Amino acid sequence: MKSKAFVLQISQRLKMLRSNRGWSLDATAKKTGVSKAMLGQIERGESSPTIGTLWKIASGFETSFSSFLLGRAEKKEPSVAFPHDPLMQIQTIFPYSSDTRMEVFEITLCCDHEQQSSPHQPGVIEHVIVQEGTLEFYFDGIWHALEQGDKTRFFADQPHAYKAIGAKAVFQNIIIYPCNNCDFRTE
Amino acid sequence: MKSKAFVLQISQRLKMLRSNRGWSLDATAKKTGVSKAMLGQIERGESSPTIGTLWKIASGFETSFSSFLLGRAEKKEPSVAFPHDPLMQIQTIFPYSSDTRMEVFEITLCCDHEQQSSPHQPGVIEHVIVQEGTLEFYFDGIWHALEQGDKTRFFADQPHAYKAIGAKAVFQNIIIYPCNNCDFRTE
DNA sequence: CATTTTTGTGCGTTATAACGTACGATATGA
DNA sequence: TCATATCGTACGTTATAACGCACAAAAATG
Repeated sequence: MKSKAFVLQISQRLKMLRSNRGWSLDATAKKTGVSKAMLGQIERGESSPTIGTLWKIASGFETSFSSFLLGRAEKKEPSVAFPHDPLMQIQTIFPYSSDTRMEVFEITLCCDHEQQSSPHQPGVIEHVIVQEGTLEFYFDGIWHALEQGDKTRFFADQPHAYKAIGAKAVFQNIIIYPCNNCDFRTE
Repeated sequence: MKSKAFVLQISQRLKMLRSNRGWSLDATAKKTGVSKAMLGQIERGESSPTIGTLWKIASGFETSFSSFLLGRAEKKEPSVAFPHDPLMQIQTIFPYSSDTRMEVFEITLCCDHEQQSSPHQPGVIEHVIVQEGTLEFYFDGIWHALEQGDKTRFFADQPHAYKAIGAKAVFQNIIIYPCNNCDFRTE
């Protein structure tokens, strides 16, 4: 079951928090109000704590409840697949995560290389920050020139393209996907 | 605000999820694998569920675990107000927008200047990308050293701070605010 | 209406989270 | 060396989370 991986996650998180601060189980018990026996069991993955006790633990460490949920696995991770291209290097800064619905790339274009991009799904918003060189950027039917430090924002559910003007252009690409978690009545 | 308010939060969240989808306790029990008696007690705030069962419930609803932990929707537009400080320059790359729930800053710290930041609302996630110099970055109770090109991601509903190590440090700060409109009925 | 189905809650039992304490291990000091 | 902490784990007890079942009220069906 997945819940097994979950208690393991919390176990590791607690162990790291405690070792980082050099707290003993006794000290942690005093700080959090949770008995040291229970803390030990949670660290060893022998217990699945109540949200109440997990709250006490997070409060005692003066950290957030949600920090215990880092790296949880979720389904339907949209990943943007880019074709292999020696003239275009793409570095993933932050991969897509369902809790942010965002992904960040750093894209390097060379030698007047032009990169076409087909429209994304409706509601997707792209951000471009030019970090080096000069970039030409096509959307809304025309080409826009962007110098270093320039930035722009546009709805990506339309055809758009990037093109380096000089020998090299580097820009950051932040993509925000719409929240489709909204509830629907099943009937 | 203690764990008392927390179980109330989960209670309301579960009630809303279930009513939105028109599921009965029996149907929910089948979907989640949690007995309907337990589901009823959780809805009435009479029980503080285990993280294992909360995980089952979230999975049954095909929603995220953290969606149970986010605070109620506040209509306040998140705007980060920084005091004028000659040792810290903040440039707004992309201001907050409600359609992306994101804002981007470029922050320049000088001369070992330290910038404290109080916890944000639950669910806020910050991203840091070091662009120049060396940055020390405090969260989870310890200082983390980040070199140029390093990046990190953390839940911002906890105390955190930035500090430049050398004469100057520049980093990009991407802040994502949680989507409170989805799955939440504010009435 | 009466009857069947559905929905939520109450009850008794079991599983286990949580506690307090005691014990063996590893240090640290006189 | 013996003593004295300190640390983590093991054990017995208590509190409660979680289950299955039965029941009463409401809805739906005839």
